[in-house]
Amino acid sequence: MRKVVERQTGVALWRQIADRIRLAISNGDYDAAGMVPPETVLAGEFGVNRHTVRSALAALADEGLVRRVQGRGTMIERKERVSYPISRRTRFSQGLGRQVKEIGTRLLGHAELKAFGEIATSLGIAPGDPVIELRTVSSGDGRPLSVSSSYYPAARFPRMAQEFEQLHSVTKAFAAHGLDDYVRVSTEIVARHADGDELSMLKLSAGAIVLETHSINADLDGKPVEYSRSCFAADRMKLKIET
Amino acid sequence: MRKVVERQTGVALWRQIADRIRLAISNGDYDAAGMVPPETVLAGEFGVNRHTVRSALAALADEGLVRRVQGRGTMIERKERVSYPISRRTRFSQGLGRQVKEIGTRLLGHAELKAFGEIATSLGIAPGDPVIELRTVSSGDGRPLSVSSSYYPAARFPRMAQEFEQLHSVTKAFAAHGLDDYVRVSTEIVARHADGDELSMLKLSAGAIVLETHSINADLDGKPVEYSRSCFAADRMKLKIET
DNA sequence: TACACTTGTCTAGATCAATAGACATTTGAG
DNA sequence: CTCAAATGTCTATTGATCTAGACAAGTGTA
Repeated sequence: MRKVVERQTGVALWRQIADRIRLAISNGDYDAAGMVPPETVLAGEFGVNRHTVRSALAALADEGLVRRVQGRGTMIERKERVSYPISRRTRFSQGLGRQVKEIGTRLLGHAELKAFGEIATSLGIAPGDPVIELRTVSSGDGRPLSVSSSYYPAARFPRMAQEFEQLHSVTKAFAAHGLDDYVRVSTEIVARHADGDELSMLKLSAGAIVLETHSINADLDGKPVEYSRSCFAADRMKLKIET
Repeated sequence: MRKVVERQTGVALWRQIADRIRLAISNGDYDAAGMVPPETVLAGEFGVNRHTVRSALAALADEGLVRRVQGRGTMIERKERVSYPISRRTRFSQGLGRQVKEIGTRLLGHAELKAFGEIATSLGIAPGDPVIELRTVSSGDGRPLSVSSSYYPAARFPRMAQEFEQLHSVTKAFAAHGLDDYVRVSTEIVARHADGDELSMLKLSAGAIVLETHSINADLDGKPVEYSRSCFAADRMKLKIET
């Protein structure tokens, strides 16, 4: 089967091929052998030189997705993307469940600032009203999965940063402010290339793709309590919507 | 503000910059002036040569997103991404609503084949059971937005292809088989670079990103009636999940 | 008109991406 | 052991990408 790659697109052939092989691995296309086809075969399928395939495989090996052994071939080390569920009851740590052994959310920083534009309208507050911003990075089994900036109305949740720092959980920090339950009301998703900051924070092999979500959580009366912008490493994660 | 771009990543600088400007436009960052900053300013912000910025703007002009006028500057022509809503009642044509004036879904082809792997498990049928495949491309105001392959159990919906060809609607084709209502039960989302076929069918400036969704629709008893794989042009669409 | 500012075009050189071919090294099977 | 098959390394060459600088041409304002 001939697999098409495009030239002169601003995306190097080796990166296109790396993306395709990564997808094929997570689709289980190579499960029978447990390894990626030989370089010469791949070069034939994609219609490129063997060295170009080697660059692609080097990138995948760098990500820890495959392991290359001289004389044997290229073995698949890790298959699945982590599936991040999005539902009315989305809670970050619960959703990943058994997919990763150990989950960590690290607070990068926090600030109090005035809300404008999308932040104010999403939270349903007046422009200029104070909000608490939390910037976090979350990882599973040591690999960073997402970076987020979350915003909370300062009038209602004044101690958000301190509570989160102590409790390491948004749900518990809400509870400390007397909010026992909340639901996800909307999530918007776009895909784009990662920028420099995201590359370093997510430890991505640069040029990678991120899934950016803008989400709103509200209390049971429908009043927004959190507006959040998250970037997920697209080649490690998929989003699963349950409706 | 210094905006970071990464070198030697397999993604050309002009493409990274085009992605960032496209995002800034759709975020409304340039709404005050209604135009993109001058090339020299952008070159300074991104830390690259003016010619590199010109390549990025040329790509955006090619997409019809901006219009460049010598002496004046680079005007923004089109801002918003089309927002595709995903909910329990997801219907393709209804959701786009007022965002596009004219919606078209064209049948590329259909086939009857045996279901295996993800198709069979998603539809809850035995491996080898027959399914009807419909391949379609959907566009809004003449611009292609998505390509899809959808699968239906042939035992229950034997005339799916013919009905769809006549009625131009999955919902109506279901109704013709006696199914009056159905709901979306799950949607999985990944992001990746488009392959050659997708580039030509979606008329993308090559190297672009697609959002790939795998979705399951079921009847009111919970029995799956459709399994669908869709690819959305990521720089023209966002997905909006309502929960 | 004169001028500042913007995009358009051209040339030249440096760096990166991809091709081509040759050969070494390791592994597993016979 | 021998050999086929796979990955590793090297050199050389071509084409794409990016930088650098200079100047042309169009737009709007004073």
